[in-house]
Amino acid sequence: MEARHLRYALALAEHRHFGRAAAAVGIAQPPLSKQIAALEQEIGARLFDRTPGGVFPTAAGEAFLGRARQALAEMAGAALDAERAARGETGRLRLGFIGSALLELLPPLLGRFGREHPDVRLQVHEMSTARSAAALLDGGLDVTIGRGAPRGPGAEDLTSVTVGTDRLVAVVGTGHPYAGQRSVRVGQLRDQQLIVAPADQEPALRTALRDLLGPAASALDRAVEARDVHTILGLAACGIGVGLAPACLRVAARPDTWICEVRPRIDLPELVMSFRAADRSPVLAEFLDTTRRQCPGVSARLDGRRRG
Amino acid sequence: MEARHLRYALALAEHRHFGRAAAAVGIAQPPLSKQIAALEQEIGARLFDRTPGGVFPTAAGEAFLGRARQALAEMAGAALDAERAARGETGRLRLGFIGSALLELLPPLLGRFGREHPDVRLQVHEMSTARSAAALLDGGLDVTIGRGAPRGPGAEDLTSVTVGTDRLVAVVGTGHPYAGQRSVRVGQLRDQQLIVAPADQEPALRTALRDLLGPAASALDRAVEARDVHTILGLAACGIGVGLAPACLRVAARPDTWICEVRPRIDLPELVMSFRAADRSPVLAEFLDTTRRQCPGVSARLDGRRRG
DNA sequence: CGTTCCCGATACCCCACGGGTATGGCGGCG
DNA sequence: CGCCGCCATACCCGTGGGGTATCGGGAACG
Repeated sequence: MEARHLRYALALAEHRHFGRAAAAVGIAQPPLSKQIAALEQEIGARLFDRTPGGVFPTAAGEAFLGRARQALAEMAGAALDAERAARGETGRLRLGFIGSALLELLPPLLGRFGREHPDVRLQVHEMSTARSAAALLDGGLDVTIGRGAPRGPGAEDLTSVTVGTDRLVAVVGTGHPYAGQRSVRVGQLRDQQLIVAPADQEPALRTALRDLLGPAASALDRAVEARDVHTILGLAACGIGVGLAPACLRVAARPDTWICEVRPRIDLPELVMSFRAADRSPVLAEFLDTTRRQCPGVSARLDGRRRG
Repeated sequence: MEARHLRYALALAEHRHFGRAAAAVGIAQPPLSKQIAALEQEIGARLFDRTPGGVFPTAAGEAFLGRARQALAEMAGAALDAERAARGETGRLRLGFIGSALLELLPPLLGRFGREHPDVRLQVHEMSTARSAAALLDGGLDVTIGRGAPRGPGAEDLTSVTVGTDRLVAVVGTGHPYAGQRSVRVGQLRDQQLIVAPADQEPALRTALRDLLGPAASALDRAVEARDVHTILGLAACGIGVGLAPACLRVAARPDTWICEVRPRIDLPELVMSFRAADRSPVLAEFLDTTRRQCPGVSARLDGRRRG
């Protein structure tokens, strides 16, 4: 049985007339008679009563036609769904990101993507750069936002683009001696209790800090580790010490904290978006496209990618 | 798009290999490649990724395959439903019957039919012979059981067969003078208050009574009319008068009533099953078949009917 | 680094079948 | 009784689905 038989039977049921039904499906009447006869032969039951008053479905015909309509609708739907999936209008995008991306980058980006792709299921997971890179490689995520491009085994299968840069700032509680200062010098950090992201979770950040803090780097060895910027802010507010974080945490500033620039200026590892280089998912392509339009300057580095 | 494309795509998704999928659907590998390519062309999207490691569905392919499975299942279901409907295994049977048929005829007949055709929706309506005949003619019923074959306009389009015969009995309350008598003579009914079915609802019954009661027929003109045997029984129990009903009402006898044979014996119009002669519904055919097997003696009169 | 193997795509051929035209059979209606 | 409308049958044709042979390319060996 072929879809053609269903289309013909439905047309016949609708027009109750072989000639008009044939015209409706764009063939002549004799072929329609043959096809209907073949269908009835295959089913093993008469589907239509040919009476002088017209052609009417039998009980078997009624039963058949109902499901035939469903079947054709499913076929049309299958094609439609495939098209939409191919255009990236439907599907799933699993995004892993570090918490600080929620401060400036993600709100406009995810908002725009969600508006432009309402039928894509967005699955977002806040996690460290290290964990998101691992999840990306084992297929658990489709795209990640972390600090610094992923390193280590498998990293060559990933493509990464910079989606943001940030300088380092220091955050202290309002009771801290540095509170009220516009800036603090790197050297002043040497004897402070530092609060930073965990070394194993944000390796690029830690490496950069160690390189850039100079003589103050030794303070990192006795630093308190906090998994996200809000915890760093909270601990700093407690007066425990000096938090080191990207400047974008200003948007999450609390009244019981004070934020100082660090002199000389220290540029942190870039905020990086990564995905599997071999991933031809249209949803991913759409997401990258939205990213390109949302983040000026990313365009050039993404344009080399072939669109699926 | 044809069903063939769906079958091929599903086979390819299952085997992840053009050669084996082609073998599975019984064709050679090159035609399968062509058909898949044509399908992808029509959809406008690549459905499968041909990698050295095997053939895998793309996101669009996954979306397509899910619905394709549904579509093929619907098609198979359509054929199956049609077959079952053609065999009379599914469908609907609307039966109109007079209340007295529930006493002896219908319990075993409907029980058997229900067991043998569990997926047929039985819609039963107790109604008078006159109303059921009208409903049969205007298509509101498929088969009726009444007393006496339908008469009047349209009756020639109906086929009727006798499915039971009954004699007349008289029913009285236990306080009535006749209570305790084995039988009552027709002549004794002349001066009694009779309780009978309405003349307009059971015309054959009334005509027969008028013909057969002889000199007692005049009592019919002042008879109390009751729509069903239970009402006749109840009114008789009240001592209002003498109920006249088919002998089968014995199975519904109440302790406060007494039933007398009528002498000489009066045979009532036969219990008749009717249906539209042009009705080729398989469910009806099955019902008639069950009736034939359930009611010995009906066979001969039904055997002339061509089965749908 | 060449050889071999495997797999999908391409090229080309054929015939089965879907669809066309012409016509027959038949019931309804004027 | 003859005409007409409608579906079935008969017969022909062209397309396209499916066949075989072969190519191209990537992976896995020695």
